[in-house]
Order: sequence, then C-alpha cells, then structure tokens
Amino acid sequence: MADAFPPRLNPKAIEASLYRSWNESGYFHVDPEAVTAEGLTPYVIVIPPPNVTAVLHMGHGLNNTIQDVLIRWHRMQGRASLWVPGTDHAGIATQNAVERKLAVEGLSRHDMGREAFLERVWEYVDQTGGQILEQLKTIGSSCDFDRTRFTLDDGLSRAVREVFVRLYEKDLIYRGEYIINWCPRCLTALSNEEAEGEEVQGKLYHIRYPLSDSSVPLAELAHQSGAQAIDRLKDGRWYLTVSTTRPETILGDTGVAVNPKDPRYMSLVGAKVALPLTGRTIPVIADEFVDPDFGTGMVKVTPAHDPNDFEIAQRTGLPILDVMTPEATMNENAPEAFRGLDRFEARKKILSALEDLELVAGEDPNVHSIPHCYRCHTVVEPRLSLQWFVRMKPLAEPALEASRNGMITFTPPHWKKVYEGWMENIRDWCISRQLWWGHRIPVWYCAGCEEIIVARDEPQTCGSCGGSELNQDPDVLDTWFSSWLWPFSVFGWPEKTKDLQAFYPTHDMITAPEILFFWVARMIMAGYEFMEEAPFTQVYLHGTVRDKHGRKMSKSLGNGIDPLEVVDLFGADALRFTLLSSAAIGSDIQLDHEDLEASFSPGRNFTNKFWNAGRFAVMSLGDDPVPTIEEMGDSLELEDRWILSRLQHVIEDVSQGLEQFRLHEVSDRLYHFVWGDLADWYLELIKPRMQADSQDDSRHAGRATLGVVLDCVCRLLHPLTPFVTSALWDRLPWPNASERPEALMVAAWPEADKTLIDTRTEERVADLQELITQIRSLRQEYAIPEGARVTVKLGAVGPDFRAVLESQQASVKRLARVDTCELDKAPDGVGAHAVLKNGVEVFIPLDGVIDVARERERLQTEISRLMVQVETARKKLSNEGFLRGAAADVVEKERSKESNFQEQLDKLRGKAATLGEF
RNA sequence: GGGCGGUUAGCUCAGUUGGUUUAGAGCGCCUGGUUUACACCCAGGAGGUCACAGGUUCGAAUCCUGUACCGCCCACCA
Repeated sequence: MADAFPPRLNPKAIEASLYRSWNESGYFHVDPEAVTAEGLTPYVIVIPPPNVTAVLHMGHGLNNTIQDVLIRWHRMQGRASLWVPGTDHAGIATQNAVERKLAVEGLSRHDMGREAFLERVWEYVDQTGGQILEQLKTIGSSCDFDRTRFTLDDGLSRAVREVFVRLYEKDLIYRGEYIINWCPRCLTALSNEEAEGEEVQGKLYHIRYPLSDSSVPLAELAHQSGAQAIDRLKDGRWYLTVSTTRPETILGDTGVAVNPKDPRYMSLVGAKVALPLTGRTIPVIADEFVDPDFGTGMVKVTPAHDPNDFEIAQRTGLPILDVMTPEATMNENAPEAFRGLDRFEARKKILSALEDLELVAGEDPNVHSIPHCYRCHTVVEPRLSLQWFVRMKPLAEPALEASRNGMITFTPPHWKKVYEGWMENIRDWCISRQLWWGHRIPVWYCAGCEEIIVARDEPQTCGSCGGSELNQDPDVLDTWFSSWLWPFSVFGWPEKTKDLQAFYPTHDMITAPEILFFWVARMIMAGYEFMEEAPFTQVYLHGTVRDKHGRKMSKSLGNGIDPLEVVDLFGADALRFTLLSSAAIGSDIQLDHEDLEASFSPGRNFTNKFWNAGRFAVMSLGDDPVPTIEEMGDSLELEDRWILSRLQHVIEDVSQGLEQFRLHEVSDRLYHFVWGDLADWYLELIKPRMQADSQDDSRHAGRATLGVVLDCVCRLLHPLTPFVTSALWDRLPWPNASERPEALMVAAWPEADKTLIDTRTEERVADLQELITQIRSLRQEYAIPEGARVTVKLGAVGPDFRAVLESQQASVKRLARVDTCELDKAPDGVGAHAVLKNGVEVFIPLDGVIDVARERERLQTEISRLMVQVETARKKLSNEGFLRGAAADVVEKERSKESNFQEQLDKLRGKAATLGEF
C-alpha cells in the first residue's frame, strides 16, 4: 500500500492517468439522440473560445475551472452535460503575432502575398490551438473534445456567410463611407468597442484664425456684441480663436462653426476665414452641435478627421477634405511643407509654424481620454472610410427585452444595468477589417458594371450584366462576427442538426466582464435574430486575476502565471481549489507570481489533507466487509450521529451554493468540514475504536459511518477537485460491490437525508468540544508540562451533559491529555479555573503539577511591573500641564495605553487569584 | 461629465435579505509538540473603535445621506 498510497499526495502519479481513463470511457461525450430519445434534461455550456494567439493564462484557469465545476456537478445530477470546447481565430491579434514573427525573418506579409501568408498563419494556429486544448485537459476540463470547434473552420465559416447574406437581405447590413476608428499601425478599421479610451496628458491649443478682409465689418459687429474671442491685434487685422488638441487637423479644416443661438456670434455667420498655412478660405457656419459655453464657443470643423465634424458637414454641406494617408502621415491634400510627415511630427511643425506667425494664442494642459487600438495600443485616428456596417438597433430590441423581463439574468446582478445601458445606446457595428486573417467578406464586385453581389457561395457571373469578371471584397470580417454566432454555430447551424435540437439553447455563460459588449451582448442579439431564442439564460461574470500589486496579469508586464507550471508544482486540484476558494462572487483575485508557493499552498495543503484523511479511512476500513449505517442502527456512537448530522448540512449548503455560483462559499464550507469536523474531531474521536483486531459493534458502526461520510465528501468535492477525490474514491471499499457506480464522476450527487439531522447531538458534541478546547487552553496558559499528570474536576454538570461525559470520558482524557476526570468536585484549593457556556465549571488543581510558588512569583513580578506602568500613565493623565501641552493624539494614545495596562492587570490578577492569595 | 464597484486583523479577503458573532478564514507572527492519516502536520495564543461624519432603528460591518481615497466602465465637448 505504501507505494499506491503515499502519505504525501503526488498529483503527477494520479492526474494524467485518471484524465485519460475518463476521456477514453466517453464520460465527456453526450449523444444528441440520447437526449431526444430518452428525454434527458441537457445541461450545456459553450466555452468562451480562447484566442489561438497565446497559451492559456491564469484568467483562463479560473474561467475554465468554474465551467468544469458546473459541468461536473450537473453531470452527477444525472443531466446530459455537454461542454463544447474550441478556440477563436482572433483576427487582428493573430495576424499581428504572425507578422511579428515574420518581421524577425525580415519579411512582411506583402512580401509573401496573401496566400502564402495565410498558410503561415494556419501553421501557427494549428500549433497554438493544439496547445490550448492540451492545457484544458491538464487542468481537468471535462469537455467533449469530439465537438471541438474553431471559429474559422468550414462549418462556422458557412454560418458566417449565411448570417451576412441574411442580414444584408433584411437591410441590416450596409456599406457606406463614414468616420471610423482607424489603427494606423494595424492598417484596419476598428469597431467602437475595439478603440479603448486611455487617459493622456495632452494640451489644448488656442489658435488664431485671421478673418478675410471682406469679413471685417462682420467681425466688428460681433466684437461689439461682446465676443471676446474676436479681436483685433496690433497688426490691425481681425482674428477669431478656436481650440484644438490635434493642431495637425487644421490642414483639413473646411469651416468654423458657432451655435446658431449664440448671440455673440450670430452676426459672424457667413464670414470668411483665411485658414493659416494652407492659403484656403473657409466659412463660418452655424450648427446646433456647438456648445457656446465650451472654450470660445467657436469650433474648427474637420469633417474628414472627426466624427462630429463629419456630421456637421453632412448637415451643412461643408466640403470634406482628407489630409492623411492610411499610415497617418500627411497626404497630398496637405501643404507641401507637411506632406509625408507623421501626424505627431506634423503637429509639432504646424505648431512652430503657427508660432512663427504669432497665431498661437495660448495652450492649456488638458487631460483627456483618447482612443487606442485594443491590440497594439497605437493612437486610433478617426478616418473617413468606406466600410461595412451592421444596423444594430433592430437587433438590440429583443436582447434588451430579455434582460428587462428576467429571461436572462446576470451574476453579479449589477451587470444587468451595464448591459442594458449599452443596449439602449447601441451604435452601428463596423464589421469590415482590412486584414487577411479572417472570414472573407462574401461580397463580389462586377468589373463590368456597378453590380454588387452578396452571396453564400462564390458567384460565377454577374446577374446584371452577365460579365464573368467578379472581384471579391478584399477585406475580412471582425473576429467577433464569427464568435457572436458561437452558441449555435458550434452545433452545425444553419443546418437543423440533431445537436442543435438537443443542445440549443445552452444554459450558463461563464466569462469575464471585459467581453460583455464584445461578445456576450452580441451573442444574445444573434441568438434572438437567428434562433429566435436566447442563447443562454444565466450569465456569470467572474473577476480578473491580478498580481499582488493589483495589476492585471499580462505578457508585457511579465507578471503572468503559467497554469501548467502550477499544475506541475502542486497539481491541477491545488490550482483549481486555490482559484475557487479565493474568488468570491464576481470579485478579482490576487496572486503573487513571484511566490507560487505562497499563492497555491492553500489548495495544495487542503488536497493533501483530504488525501490523508482518506488514507486513514482506508486503513481503518480494512478488508472486512463494510456494513451500512442502517445495519449498524443503534450501535452508532454519539460522534457517528454527530458527523452524519453535520454532513447533511454540508450537502444542503454545497448544493445551494453551486446553484447560485457561490463557489467561494462552497469551497470554504467543504474545506472546514473536511479539515475541522472530519479530520480534527471525528477521526480523532474514533481512533481508539478503529483498532483492526476489534470486532466490536462500535468499531463496525464507526466503519460504516466513516465509509458513508468519505464517499459523500468525495462526491461533494469532486466537481472542485476531480483528481484527488477520484483517486481516493477508487481506493475506498464499498458496502455492496454490485451497487457501486462505475466511476466517481458519474456517481450520483448526494441528497441531504433530513432524518439524520440531529440538533441535540450537535449541541452535545459542541459542548464536548468546548470542554476539550478549554482544558487544552488552560494547560497552555498555566504552562503545564506535556508529561504532567493532570486531574480535571468538573462542577455544576447538568444531567444531559453528564450522560455525554459518561460515554465520552475516554475521549476527553485522550484529546485533552487528562489522567483523571472527576465529576461533581467543586473547585477547591489552588488551580486553573474556567466556566463553559453551558455553565459547567472546569477546575484543574495545580498543586504538584506545576511549581505553584514559582508561577506565583512570576505573576507577582508581572503584576508589579504593570502596576507601575498604570501608575505612570495615570500620573501623566492627571497632570494638567501634560493635558494642556501635548497634542490631542498623544493624549489619546496615553489613555489607551492606560486602559490596556489595566486590562492586562485585571487578567493577571484573576489568574493569580486562582493560585491562591499572596 | 455620467454610471458602477471597493475601503473589515501585518497581508489577501469572507460576512446571504439589519439581530446568537463577545466581527470570521487563509497566510504571516508568538508559545508548545517525534499524539503510528498528514510537519503540505497537531495543540494553544496575540492581533480589528468593520475609511470618515451624520441619520434611521430596541439593535447597523450590514439600511439612508454626505465626505475622502482607490479601482473599473461608459461618453463627441473641440
């Protein structure tokens, strides 16, 4: 046994082989026919597909552990539990990763050409995708790997094209030229969600624009009506002042706008401005958008580089002048001096040129949030561009209603508001990306005519002119355009597959709040639009894994923790249990990447503790047949009935906790039951009667109880720590071998047996525990040596507790290390004394046990020392000079010092009193 | 600018609808321990005016109002 059952749990020896056997036994697989034919209730989770870009990190560890707990728990409840795994092609992220690798070889994707580049990407994702799946297995995820999907595989690509065509036909997809978020480094459009605001310490520059000579009368008029921002400088010319954080966009200005209701500037509308540096003349126009109270109340209008200015131009007919290239350098529309300059270079040059012209009226520091690319953190440039969009309002309606009427619930609940807020203010979704890696847009342009063909499959000829030269749109779709279909595309949609019928809708969606809008919200919209039903009913948004400084773990910070390393050091169960027990509902968790031992030892220690409790149980149960507790009936001892009663509460609490995603409380509850009730008390209490040579009923009653409790705890704990529980359960003898389930992971989830709940017994044992703890405490407090012979005298014992003591005297003696236990002996003479909650008086005579005289002396010294200190403090506090002169907090400190000393003194005096008078 | 979350022991955090808790856990710390399941252990112990200020209540860590600090999300104020 020593080898198969080492005193220290060795996860490596059990985890890999157990996982293999589960997988080979087909426990992770669910057959759709069985669900439909046998009327099984399915329970389905689709994995949030990890990006193929990178290996899994601790956030995935947490995410997948939670999902596995839920899947395993429902499986044990007899539900047909399916967890669909897969990965996401992660458009920009993956393309960037491969491009970086190419750059090392001195290559760009353009050098290679589209086809060769895509081959390289496929090579890359085949490798990383495979790694991710292996990692999922290593942490114990019980996914149905036969159903593994990739967002770019054939089936899912088909779903993507189907959706595109359907939305286009419903006029919910359109193509148009609008200001979009453009990443000048990735050279692609981004959605609003992909442009992340980051606080930047910038400057707000105030620039003077000279008015044309012809507009001087208007300027004078405006000046007279109190417009300070219109003034005449000593050169005799009239100027107006506008403000901007992006001076380079001046080159693209086509107007200056004021609010039509602004009395200061009403007269100025129609005036002409000589735009500096460009030689162009632009008009002053009126538009409601302008806020008269901000800045000067006059706004420069750059329609090609600002979404609001673009809208102003739409309303007022101002021309649109694009002055930047896709790389965000100044293009041929810019004056020659600035052409080819990067936007930030141009900003500097333009400012200095304006300064030379004395046109910079001033600058203010300005902290503001500017959008950055969520993949490469380059500053996003708003840019006019022809792109494809999804009209979102109609899609949002049912998705919003689903939250409002409670069809879909969020945990923690405050996310409901966040979700609804986003849905209410939804904006159209820019879905085209100027990338190569992704789903190609299913649109073809006829070279012969203007026809645009949107089709599920590649068309051969133009339906309009009959021409055969058709060019597919070069762009691909936003990566989220495939993942928003995930809950049904993984089941073969648009085919009406058996899987789809059996497993849609799914049940719980477990993910991180970061992708609530990117993914969760859009999945709900797609679910209603294409399946006419919500894709899941409960959304659980768990917290983020952070380092010990509270920073998000990330590759660039180098503060990440590799789950595989943790599994290697401590085991998958330790990883899982640690994560579960540190993550209260929805809250972030902090781990120290520099001290994995400190971070994960709680889980490791607990699994080891449980393993050893199991070792003890297996040894105690031995090879004899194990009776059932029903068979042992009346022979059950107090502690047997106690642990069985306690166990029923645990079953109830754990089941309820799992129902509500309260995994932290579940793990906490099991931790304390196993370590406290079971190991510290029950196992210690039954040790004497578990001697292998005994054939007493009491031994067999203990064995029966032990068997039941351990089996049950294995089941309760199995969803959290599947490996150690299975390894242990496989080693447990079973009362009736023929009824033994095939494996723990498919064994039934326990139900609480209320008839075993016995409150009286629980109270009695609680009293017994308090007695033992109290005696131990007194021993320590009075420094009774380990080997000393100790007598305990108990007084004021009621009839009920008397019965308990009579049967448990041996336990008290053993666990509290007492030689003699006498009842009804009043405290008498010199000794240690305490009173239990139930009124029982505990007295330990100390004469002859410790050197009372010395202890007394020691106490006396202590007491005198304290008395001096109290006295000193008091004197100080009664000294008026001190009270007047000292700072308030110093006085306060002195007060608390005094009361502290007094408290200690009282305590010592009490103790001294029990040792006799001085 | 709006919204949300947080502030509890040295550290990381629990605390379910206000009442058996004299506020708990893990780690860390102190004292003692070769008790044959476990030193990844056992026993005992120290340590908190629950951010601050008001209010409601018989009763508040828990509810209300305000303040401070930290964090997150959203937003077109140039």
